[in-house]
Parts: sequence; structure tokens; C-alpha cells
Amino acid sequence: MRETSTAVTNTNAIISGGTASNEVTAEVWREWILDGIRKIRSQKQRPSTQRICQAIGSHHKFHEDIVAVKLEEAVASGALIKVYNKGLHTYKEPMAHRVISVAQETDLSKLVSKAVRELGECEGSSLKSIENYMQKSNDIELAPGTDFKLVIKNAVKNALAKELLVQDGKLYKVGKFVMRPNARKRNSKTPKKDEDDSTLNVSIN
DNA sequence: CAATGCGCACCCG
DNA sequence: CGGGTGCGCATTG
Repeated sequence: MRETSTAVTNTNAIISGGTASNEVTAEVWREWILDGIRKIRSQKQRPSTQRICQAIGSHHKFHEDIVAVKLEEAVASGALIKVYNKGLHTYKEPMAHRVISVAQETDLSKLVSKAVRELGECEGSSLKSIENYMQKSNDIELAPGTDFKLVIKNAVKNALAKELLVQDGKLYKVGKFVMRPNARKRNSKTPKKDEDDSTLNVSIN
């Protein structure tokens, strides 16, 4: 009616305003997103922002940027997880993991390095970020009186010792032995020898 | 053209 | 080995 609009040039004025995408609750978005993801997965395709946007589009048309924001919100609320895989991001429904019992001395170094890898933050991930991801991507059952933060801290410390992680200021990145999956290149011609396999012997031929 | 279907290469445990 | 994943291409709307 009122919009003779042609301009899609609007910047994002919707983040917390009162516009179209906001008459939809977060739960509804979550449902759309999760449905979309299931559909996309069943099509054997990557649940990327664009694909999810398309899938949702069959319900209601939204611009990809809007959907992107909603995806990030869902991630922030823990209703969704975002993982880094093969050079790109993928949104996933949080897995219904087996319950992991965690007590004060539990060593989660393996899991925290996995968390860092999956977070895929180029700058590295903060302790807080790691902690959040750990809670979202696992079903963690804390033993009474356990300080989860401390457990994470120790896990990171251990991971550093094992070179599963490396420290960069306040941030942590994956060590070189927990390498990222090759960024989209199936044609694996890597006759390139590792230049620094000094300490660990990689039994490649 | 976009959307969907799917074989199978790839990765990781 | 076993199971999940998603690329790349075929197929369909």
C-alpha cells in the first residue's frame, strides 16, 4: 500500500525496531530455521545462510541479510550452532549428545580444541566463547559444586600443553596438528611436504 | 533460470 | 571399518 518502494537500499533498520520481521517471534524463527536445515540436509546440501534463506522463503520472503541476522541470534541463544567445516560455515541443529558428566577434574582438552576448531574464528576464540560453545554443543551434566569455567580453563591449559591449541593473547586457536580441513579442494595434490614436522613424525608417504 | 535430487568422495572417529 | 557430510552435477519445475 504505502510503499511504492523500489529501493531495497535500506540499511538494516530492523535489528530491534518494529518491522515486518519482528512480528515473528524468535521461537517461530527457530522453527523455520530448523525445518529449513532439516530439509536442506535431506537434500544433501550445506545449510548455509543462503540455502536456509531459500528454504524459509517458501514460508515467507525475507531478505538474506535478515535471515542472516536471525541465524546469528539463534546461535547466540543456543538454539542453533554454527560450525566451520571445509572452509565454510554450516548451521546445525544442536546435537542431542549423550550426556557428558563433568566434574572438577574432568579433562576436556580434546573437546575444547574441537570447539575452537568448529568455532572457526580467525582471530581465535576467547575463553567465554569456548565455554558457551561447549555448553551448546554438548549436553553437559555438571557434578554438584563444579565450577565449569574453571574446568574449561584447565581444559584449555591442557590443550595448550598438548599443542592442541595455541595461545594468542587472550584468544586461542587450534594447533597445527589439529589442522583445519582443507578449504574446499578435493583435488588433493599436496605433494608439498610439511616444512615443520620436526617434532612429530607424520607418517605420510 | 532456480530449486531439488543424489552418487560418492571425503573426513573423522 | 562405519557413519555423517556436502560437492558437483544431473534432473526437474
